[in-house]
Amino acid sequence: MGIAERKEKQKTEIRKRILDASMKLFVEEGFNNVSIRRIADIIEYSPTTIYLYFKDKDEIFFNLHEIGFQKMQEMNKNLDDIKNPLLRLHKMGENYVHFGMENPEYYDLMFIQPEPMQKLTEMGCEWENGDAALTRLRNTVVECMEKGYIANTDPIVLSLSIWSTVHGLVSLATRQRLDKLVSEKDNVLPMIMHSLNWLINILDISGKGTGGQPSGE
Amino acid sequence: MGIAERKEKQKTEIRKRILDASMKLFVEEGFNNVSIRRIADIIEYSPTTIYLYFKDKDEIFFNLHEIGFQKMQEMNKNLDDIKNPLLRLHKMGENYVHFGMENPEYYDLMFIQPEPMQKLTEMGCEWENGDAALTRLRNTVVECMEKGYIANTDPIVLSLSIWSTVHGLVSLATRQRLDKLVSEKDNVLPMIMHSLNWLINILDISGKGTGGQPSGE
DNA sequence: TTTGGAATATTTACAGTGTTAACTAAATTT
DNA sequence: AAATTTAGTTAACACTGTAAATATTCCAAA
Repeated sequence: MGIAERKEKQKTEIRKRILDASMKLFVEEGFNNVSIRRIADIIEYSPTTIYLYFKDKDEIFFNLHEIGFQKMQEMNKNLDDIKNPLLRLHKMGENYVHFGMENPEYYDLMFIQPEPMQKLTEMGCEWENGDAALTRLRNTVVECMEKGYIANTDPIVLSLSIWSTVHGLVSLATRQRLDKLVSEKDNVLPMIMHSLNWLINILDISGKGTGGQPSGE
Repeated sequence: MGIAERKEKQKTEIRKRILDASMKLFVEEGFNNVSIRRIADIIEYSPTTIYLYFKDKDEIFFNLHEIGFQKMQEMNKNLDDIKNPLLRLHKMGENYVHFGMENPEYYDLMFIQPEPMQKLTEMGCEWENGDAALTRLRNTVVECMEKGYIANTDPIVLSLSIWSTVHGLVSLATRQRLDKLVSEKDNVLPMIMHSLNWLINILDISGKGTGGQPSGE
């Protein structure tokens, strides 16, 4: 069966080359300049060959969106050894913002572009990646409540609020909505971080900023 | 000079027809299905005629983005007779969310699509519409602080935080990121409103929800 | 070793896209 | 009436995603 195995390897190898080429184009020339023909140029196949590996263009974007979530989760490994859940929540926010600002293309596919969600509907699937990410956020929020770091409220609502705030910050920034409002371009990221700090501070029941002792104990 | 005037009228009349047709296509068939040729079909001119009235496609989108801001401001007229600035802030948030959810296409052009901002950079202009909107938000925030409804912090940072939260909510919803997470589709808007309520409540220094008496007086 | 069939890849084609250049016809000015 | 500006059209270029038909390569069985 070594031969079927090798074929399988080759197949996934080419799929990977297609995804790499797509991402390269996406990063270097923007969403609208990723074309099947240019992907084909890069991997040195004819354009239609791509359709042997992906049903259509949107399926390529869906796969890139999944890779984005993998990358994000890798980045979040630094959360494991933060015992204080409020500090961990803060770091989660920082990671999220940094990921979005440093990988605007992946971020786009994960949270802005409609294509990956369309594909999901088409396949009749749940959004597992988003679901898992939101669950991790909610778990942290719940832990914060249980340990008395933040006030008790509906964890779902609070998770959505937190997510919305950081998503709002990142997406306004990457879609150039802050450039023309914040005085200097260099000040956008610091500004966002101030906003994130505000969020964590207002959540912090101790009112002492992150790292403060839990109030109920 | 009546003749030059009539000509001017005709010119703006055709511009308006182009914008109307573009918006119609955008609303009914989505951003990617707005094509110069189909706009031309609707207004019953040849495709290239459109270039006599707009430099390129992006300029059309830029104009629609401006119309969106006009519509939003009209909607905000109901704020004028709210004296309590915190209640007004709450209503501003509600207006913003409703506007975005009911006019997702205008919202897209105003706060998500890159095209209008590109045009702005190209023209070397400021983002007057965004600037004005953010200023109105900041003024309300400042008034809330002055009258002791909310805690004193940097009004710029707080304005950005508030805007990010509501923008995050609306854009996650309109880009289908909440559909697959919130149990039923009908529950998305109520969920968003809960989140908005959470925001106003956490801002409210009295801790009594909107409408509570100002604490410092 | 040759043959047959499956897997893989390419060529061709269709129907669409934004935009430019060249051209025509009507309106206005001289 | 002639010249000139304005408004609009046709034709063309260089792209796009993708389906169908065709060609090539590969591997197993005869």
